[in-house]
Amino acid sequence: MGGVGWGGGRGVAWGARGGAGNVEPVPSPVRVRFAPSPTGFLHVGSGHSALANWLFARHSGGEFLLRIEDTDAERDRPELIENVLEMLQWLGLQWDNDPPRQSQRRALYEDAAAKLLADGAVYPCDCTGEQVQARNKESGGKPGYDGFCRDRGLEPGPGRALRFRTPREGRTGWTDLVRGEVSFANSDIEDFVVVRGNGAPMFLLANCYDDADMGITHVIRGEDHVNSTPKYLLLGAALGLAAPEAFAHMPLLVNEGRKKLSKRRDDVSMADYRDRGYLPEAMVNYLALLGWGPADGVEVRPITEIVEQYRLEDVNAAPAFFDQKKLSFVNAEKIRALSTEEFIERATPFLTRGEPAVAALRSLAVEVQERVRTLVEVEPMIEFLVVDQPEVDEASWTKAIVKGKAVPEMVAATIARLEALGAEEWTPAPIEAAVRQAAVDAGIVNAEGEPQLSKAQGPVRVAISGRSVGPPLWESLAVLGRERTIDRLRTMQGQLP
RNA sequence: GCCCCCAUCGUCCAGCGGCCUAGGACGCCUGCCUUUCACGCAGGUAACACGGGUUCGAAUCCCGUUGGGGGUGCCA
Repeated sequence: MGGVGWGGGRGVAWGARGGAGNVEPVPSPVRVRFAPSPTGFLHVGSGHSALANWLFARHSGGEFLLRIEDTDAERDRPELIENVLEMLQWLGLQWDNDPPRQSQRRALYEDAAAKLLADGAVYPCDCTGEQVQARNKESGGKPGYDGFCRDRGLEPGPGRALRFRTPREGRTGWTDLVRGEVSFANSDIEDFVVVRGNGAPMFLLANCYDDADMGITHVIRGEDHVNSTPKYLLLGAALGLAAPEAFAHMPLLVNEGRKKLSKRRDDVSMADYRDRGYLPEAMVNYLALLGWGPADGVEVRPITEIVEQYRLEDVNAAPAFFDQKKLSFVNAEKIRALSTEEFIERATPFLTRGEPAVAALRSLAVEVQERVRTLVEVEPMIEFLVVDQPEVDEASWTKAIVKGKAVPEMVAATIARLEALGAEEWTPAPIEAAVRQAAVDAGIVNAEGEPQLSKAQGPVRVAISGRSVGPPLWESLAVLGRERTIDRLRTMQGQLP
């Protein structure tokens, strides 16, 4: 396999590079990198790749480095770098370096390009895309560069790109931790552009150069990079750089249509998930489960255990569907695993109604905590405690009032029974007893004369909260208070059909 | 078109030649618990794409077919 002859980097520390005759191989610690380009907000797919790098590094006691690949001045939005870093931080994927920016290392790439030119590894090309396309169409419609300028002996200059002189024979391959041995026939690889006509170095050059410069031992990235890997390898060899020990091309995350997740169609913004009340530990745990599973089958678990168990060799190569339903499940599990105090703390940023809402949550935290799947679901559950009069939603009204049994009787009886309670009796147990009595008063009973609470409580719940579902009723009434409860029941009484 | 990769329940993962009448998780359905909802508990639903080999024996190995994905930029 492989006709590249570029395996010198295997197991060799990068510190040894450059020194003449310095061939003492030193076992290399693992060094991986996540190299986002700031052309968009961090999305779940990049998060998946970043996580794989981080897990691999932490598992093996190596380093997780960051590098900003901002070589495309046209598309880069520098302000997005902050978003990417913020999201990684949010996810808890702490990096171990001060991330270099490729836009500030251009001179290095230019030197490398000059060396390639001097060696004849690249050649100037002045073909436009249209010209190449036209020639391809004429000669049979094969896409890709046809090598037109390969032997024209053009001098480098403005407007002339530098193309890599790809070998016509042999194969280029590598060991992929996820996919096994992968290789491409060199003849299938076109003479790709290394430096643009405007002199700007391209992704492959900067990427390959920096990986070597940073001493990256394992390149872990998405499957969409598989095809560019032989180019990376060929380029690196031409530059005399040592190759990474191995690559790992992670499965792509796909949507219901089994297409690569896209910013346009799919919910992919990491920040959006955060803002919709997903916990970072849930996101990380779920992302780890895409393409991989722990040997013992325990899916929802602390990140430390995932770090222990995670192995790239166990990662599946097939694309994985990003299932929001399962993400929600994991999120709910993580929420329930929180201490009550922590739950309150982490839900607080999602409360838009200020201190009263926080106080309301505090009073019903235990009940709310086991009922929400995301943090944004918290406020609707306690909102009735902070508004003057709850808004009744259509579905609840229909369910509890329109279709309810003996509603007017129940409301009236509840008011009467509740009013009979003394102020010191306004606690869950006496309230329950009172409502039970009210149900009996209203005739909402079963064959044995027992109150049918599931039916009886509907109107009461809607009256005080506007909704037919919510935290347990007795506790809710207790927190709402005697006055407000009776007041809302009276209001409802006036609105009954 | 060409190149590369992939192929077990709807979804995610387990299975790496016999322990598989294929296991777990999500989802969905049923029941129990129960003051709604949720939790919890007990069940159920549902898959080895197809065809050839190899082998005493294949979900597991090989080949082909089909299907899916990715790439095919002077983007990264």
